[in-house]
Amino acid sequence: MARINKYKFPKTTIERLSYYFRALDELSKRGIDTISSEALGVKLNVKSSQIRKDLSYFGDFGKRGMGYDVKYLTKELRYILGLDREWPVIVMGAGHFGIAIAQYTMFKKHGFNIVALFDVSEERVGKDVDGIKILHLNELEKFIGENNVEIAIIAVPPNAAQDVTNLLVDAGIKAILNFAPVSLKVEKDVRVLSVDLTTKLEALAYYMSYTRDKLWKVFS
Amino acid sequence: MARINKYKFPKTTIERLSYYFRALDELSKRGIDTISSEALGVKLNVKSSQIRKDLSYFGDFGKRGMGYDVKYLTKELRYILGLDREWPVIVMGAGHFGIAIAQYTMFKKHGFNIVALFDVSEERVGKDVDGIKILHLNELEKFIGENNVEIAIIAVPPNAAQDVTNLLVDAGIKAILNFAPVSLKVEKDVRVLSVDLTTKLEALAYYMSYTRDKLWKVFS
DNA sequence: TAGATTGTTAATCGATTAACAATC
DNA sequence: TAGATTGTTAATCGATTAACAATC
Repeated sequence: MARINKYKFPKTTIERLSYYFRALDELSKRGIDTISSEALGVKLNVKSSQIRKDLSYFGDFGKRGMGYDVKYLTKELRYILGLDREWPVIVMGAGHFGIAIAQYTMFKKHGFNIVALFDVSEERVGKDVDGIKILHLNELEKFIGENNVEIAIIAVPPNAAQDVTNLLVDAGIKAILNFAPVSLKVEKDVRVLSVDLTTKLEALAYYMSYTRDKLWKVFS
Repeated sequence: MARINKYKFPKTTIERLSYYFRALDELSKRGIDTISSEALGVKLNVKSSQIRKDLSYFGDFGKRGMGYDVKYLTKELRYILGLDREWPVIVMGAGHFGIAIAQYTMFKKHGFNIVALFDVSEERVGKDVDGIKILHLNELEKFIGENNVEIAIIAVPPNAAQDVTNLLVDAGIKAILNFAPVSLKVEKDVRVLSVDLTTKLEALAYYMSYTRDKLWKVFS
């Protein structure tokens, strides 16, 4: 059983659990019912001790000598990750990126339902994307209240991102996935994860420059 | 001057340099010509010693007692990050996501030019997105060779990602930004950075579950 | 029982931060 | 010169990995 009240763990653990969950879910569908940390590690390119340690923060899920029951561990991970329910999610900004996110099928598959997009452009407001309405920003607070939305995705231009964030926080949003290339300031109990696409490309460009000029040792 | 042949540094340093660069570039445009690591740190929410350490891997850019010359440091960082040139980039997959990426204006602004999209769907091939052509996958090798493309972005469905990766590697691509939620295997000298959007949302869902049930200590 | 594999401890590795001598 | 701020060293903190006793 998932254990209560265990102590701190690395920030990277949760994202790995998400990987484990996906792999196990797939194994489960393929009819495989037991797997060792060693075998799972080979499949995912992760050390077996890493897997065992990550799991150990949440409970004892395996059987010594036997490995892990795939169905059981999948169920426990689903619970731990909060995927045993559906999450309504809103997208701020109905530009190309916001629309692509609204249409991203993987999200729905994992229980994240995009329930509305928000924008301020006359042109966009009122339209819909695969049945998801584009609403005006001034309907935000009402919508969040009525639909119990706790998670928002920000896909607006950088200069609007902080303002939109403030509106979200005031309206009661608890978690934000931010795609705008700015570092957002929020109250203590709101969680923000930022994904900066340009920075990722720049890291690759750095690597290419390195290859080009043989100047620096790099990346581990 | 940017220093030659310094030793290993944390994997996180390059992404931070990218942040510093962006902030400095902006300061430079605002006409500010000197800044201390302390002031920059406050602005970016980073410790001043972190900034000085990150920079120290590449050279001595500051003046004791004075801080850093904004224009000069910007120029050096641009060089270090390989942003003193333009990079042709291709996008694999012309679905919603691939198209959104092709239209993402931030990329061009930082010197990354999307020069083509690739797909296999009859329906998509031949069309264009803001003047960027959608080509058939069988033109990949020829295109890469003729246009000296070294960076590719993967925006295809998960089950196609590894195959596409293999084609890219065979065609001579050196760096890949991967949006498919799978862990890609590549030859040693090809650099892959993966961004898994679902995993990010799942990390947020975990946090919300924690809030909901008060079960676990979390996130530092 | 013998073999396999867990969960956990301890060792290692890596990254951040504080502190300060060097120096503009 | 006196004050400010760098670049760097050393201390701290955090994450990964190896090793192994516990046990199925």
